Amino acid sequence: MTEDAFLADYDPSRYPAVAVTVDVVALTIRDGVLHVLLVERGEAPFQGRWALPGGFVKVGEENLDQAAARELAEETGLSSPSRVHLEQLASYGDPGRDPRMPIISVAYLAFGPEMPDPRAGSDASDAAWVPVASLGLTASGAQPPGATRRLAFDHARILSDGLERARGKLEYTPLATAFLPGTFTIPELRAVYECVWDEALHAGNFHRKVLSVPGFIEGTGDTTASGGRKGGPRARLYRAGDARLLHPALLRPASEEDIR
Amino acid sequence: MTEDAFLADYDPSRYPAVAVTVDVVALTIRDGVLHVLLVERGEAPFQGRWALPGGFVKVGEENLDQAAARELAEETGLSSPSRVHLEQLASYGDPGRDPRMPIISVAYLAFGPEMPDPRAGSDASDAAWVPVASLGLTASGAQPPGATRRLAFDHARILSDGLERARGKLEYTPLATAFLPGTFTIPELRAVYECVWDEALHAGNFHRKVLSVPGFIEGTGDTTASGGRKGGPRARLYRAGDARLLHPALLRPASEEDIR
DNA sequence: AGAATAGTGTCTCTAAGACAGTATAGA
DNA sequence: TCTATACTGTCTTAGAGACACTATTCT
Repeated sequence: MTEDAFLADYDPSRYPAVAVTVDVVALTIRDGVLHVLLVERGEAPFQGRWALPGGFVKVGEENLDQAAARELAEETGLSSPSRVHLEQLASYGDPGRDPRMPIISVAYLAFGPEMPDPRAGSDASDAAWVPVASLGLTASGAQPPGATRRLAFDHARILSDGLERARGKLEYTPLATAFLPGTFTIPELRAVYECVWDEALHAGNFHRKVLSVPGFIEGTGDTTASGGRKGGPRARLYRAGDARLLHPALLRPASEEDIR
Repeated sequence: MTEDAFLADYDPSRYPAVAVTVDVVALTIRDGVLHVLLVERGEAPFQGRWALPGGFVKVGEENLDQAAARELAEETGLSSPSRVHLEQLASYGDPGRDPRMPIISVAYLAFGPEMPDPRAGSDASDAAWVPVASLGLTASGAQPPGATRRLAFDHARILSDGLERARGKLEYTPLATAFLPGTFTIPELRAVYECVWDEALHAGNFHRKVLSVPGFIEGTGDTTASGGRKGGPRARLYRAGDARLLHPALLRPASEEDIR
């Protein structure tokens, strides 16, 4: 049988089919605090609980990246080709993760500069940027039962994986700049690292270090119009450089527990 | 509407469905050369071309990890709970990647010690460990038209992504030991790094470095029964330690092209 | 004036890499 | 005996972190 004949004869219904969704872990920084975009579910299952924005992939029409970009744009109201970084995170397919039917979810991770408040989509009664710390996530991706906003499905686990990926990405890629506008100061860049890593960094050493990494940032020649809120000189302005990887990397101090 | 009522009323056919497969990039080292497990396709499409082992997920019965372990076991004939490392790689869902119908493929990456020759599965006319270098993959995941074994679907891209992931994993995790039997020598461990990274390493410095990383390897007190093939003293034997991450990491020398 | 901050200088310590050297095995 | 190899010693250099210090801005 030729391949053409085979295709003409083909019956897709012979194969098991599943619904596939994309879910987006969209992170941004507001007022120096890491936030994630969540939607409040207006329908069962998990009605009234909060979930990652997402939806069904338009099979045959779009690829996974496009589906994720579409979902993110629908929730944030942002036009897609903005300065947002979007990358695939992982896929989740445990039986029973959705009580309705088997669903495979391809999760994406997005970083963006401070964005406007989202508008609620069709299937969400509300949508908001929520401080990640307010969700009380544990390292294993669990969420205590008493949390004010409890996440639906296995989204606490997905968010936890996304946060861990984000922390790692800041070490060896210049993606911290994706959280900032087109020009920024080194103290602003340091604030990104501090709130994603949740660790205080030494200002002087950080300053010297980011300048020493080739292609990380490049100066614009300008400075901020005024000093900081509590005083201090005007800071020089920088934009993102052309490096795709940081070398040497900015490693966060590893604790003994992380290693074993 | 209560959640129970909703579920009773639910009609899954309202949602778009896709077939979901798992494909496994299984790597091992034979005679000092990195090999990947491939199957020759016995059916259209891509009949006679080589592909990564994989198959449809048994929806509702197994999760993605279990599906990948099952497919790998079916192809290699190995019982699952062996010393093989298996982790999710990424998902691929471009429209048209399978000419029959839309298919989302969740790719997995496996490392294992030298394994027996595979047996052909039901839908494969042949299966074999193939030297990765013989496929002529380019960095972008393309394959030259004149290659002796041309890969089906987008499997050249998936394999390329898997190789890049493997190279990175050796830097900051102790997974190089997954390519070796339960006890091994430091020169054997070095050979793993050299053939995955495709770079010669300095024997003396490598030796000192792996011993200095806490929890990477631990001595057994024994040595090999005889020296090397071309002479030299007996090497001490080690087993994998309890570290999950290497700190400090074993970084491969970064070239300027990788960074920009 | 006082406090906070941007940015630089300097010192110490760790770790990577280059290289040399010794001991032990096979041919 | 000759060669290859396991393993160790030593030197140099890069880079991370601690600390100090100056200059600039806000209150």
